[in-house]
Formats: sequence, structure tokens, C-alpha cells
Amino acid sequence: MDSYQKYFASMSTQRLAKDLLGRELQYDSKKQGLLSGLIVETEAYLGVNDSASHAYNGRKTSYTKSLYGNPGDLYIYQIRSHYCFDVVVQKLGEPQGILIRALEPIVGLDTMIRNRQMQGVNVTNGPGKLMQALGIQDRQMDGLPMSKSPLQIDINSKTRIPQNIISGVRVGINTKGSTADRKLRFYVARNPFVSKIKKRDVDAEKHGWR
DNA sequence: CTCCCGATAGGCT
DNA sequence: GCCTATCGGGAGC
Repeated sequence: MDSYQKYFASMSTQRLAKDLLGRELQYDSKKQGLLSGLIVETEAYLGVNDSASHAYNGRKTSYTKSLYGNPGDLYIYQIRSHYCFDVVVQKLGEPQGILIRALEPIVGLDTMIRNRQMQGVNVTNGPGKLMQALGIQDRQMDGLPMSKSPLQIDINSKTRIPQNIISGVRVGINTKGSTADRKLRFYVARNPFVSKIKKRDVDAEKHGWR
């Protein structure tokens, strides 16, 4: 069992989703060099009993099978024409995951701007946007354990500590489901790179970090 | 700044 | 055909 498996099985999915805020997501692609950013927004998906989950009711197909892998595996999928990614969490057979929804760029901002053809917060303030910013536009890494993947999260240290964490209803899910109104979205309060937040909620000085 | 809507790819039944 | 955990532009405030 590698250190990612340990970490992503060490607490509940909700707690992990909060614990990832302020950690650094790094993508070491050979082509573009190192790209990285702070995780500022996540969502928890609670598996077979969660009507918003791709694994709802135990749904398991060749497309969603990575959700059933080991903690720390990558689940990369497409929605419309956009790619998104989850980290698989909890123990073997529990198809739960955490969607990484937004980043605050740290390393390689020029490359991300070029990949996105956009500037400012629009470079990484959404799950599809951050994947495009990183230059990931296929499912090649789907199912890879993070330990063997060029896409990794620094689980040994937190680069920044959120001043305050807001929880809310998840974005874009079927509102009729039984779990639709659960507050499983978590983000760094006042950070400008959080998706769909109002400008007046942004802290221009500290970006919501301690 | 907010709300609304059309475009878009791929897998499932 | 249907569904989906999105995005960006444009109208209207």
C-alpha cells in the first residue's frame, strides 16, 4: 500500500474533500514541463447511494470502472466536450470520489493561459477549465494510481491553509436526487479562482489564505 | 454582474 | 434517443 492509498483511505470522503483545499496539484508532463496550482474547490461524491454519483445504484461500466479502484486512483471522464477528474477515495470496492473543481495557478501560468486562450481567473476556475489549462484533453491517465501518474497531489504538506472553508450544494447535478441538497461542495472562502462565485466575495489581498 | 440558453462528445439502454 | 459532475456568449439589469 503506497502513501496515497493510505491518505485517501484515512478519513471520510467529506473530510478528505476539505483536507485537499490548500494542497498543491502538480502535473509533470514531459511536453510542457511542470504545471501546478493550489486546490481551492472540491466536491464529494458518495458512491452507490448518491444520486449524483456516476456509481449511483452500483452502476459499473467500462467507462466508470476506475471509480471502483484503489484510493488515490484517477478517474478521468468527459462531460459534454470537457474533461474532468476525480480522485478515488476509501477502501477497495467503495466507488466514492472527490471532484477537483478549481485551482489557483502556481507554476506554469504562461502555459496554462496559452492552453486556455483565456486570462485571469477564467484559466482554472472550473473542473473542465483546469483540465484544459493543464493540457489534459484525453482519458489516457484514467485509472492510474496517483503514485505512478504525472498528475499528483502533494499529500505531505499543505502549501496554504484556508482562512475559512465554505460548504454548499454541488454544482450542475440532478436536483431531483435524494442527495441533491446535501452540502458536499467545499471551497476556500474569498478565493477568486473558485467557480461561479460573485466578485464581491473575493478577497483581493489574501485570496482567502491564512 | 446575473441569468439563461445553445453547443458539444461519448457511452448507455 | 437518452443521459451526463460544463462552458461561454449575450441580453438585460
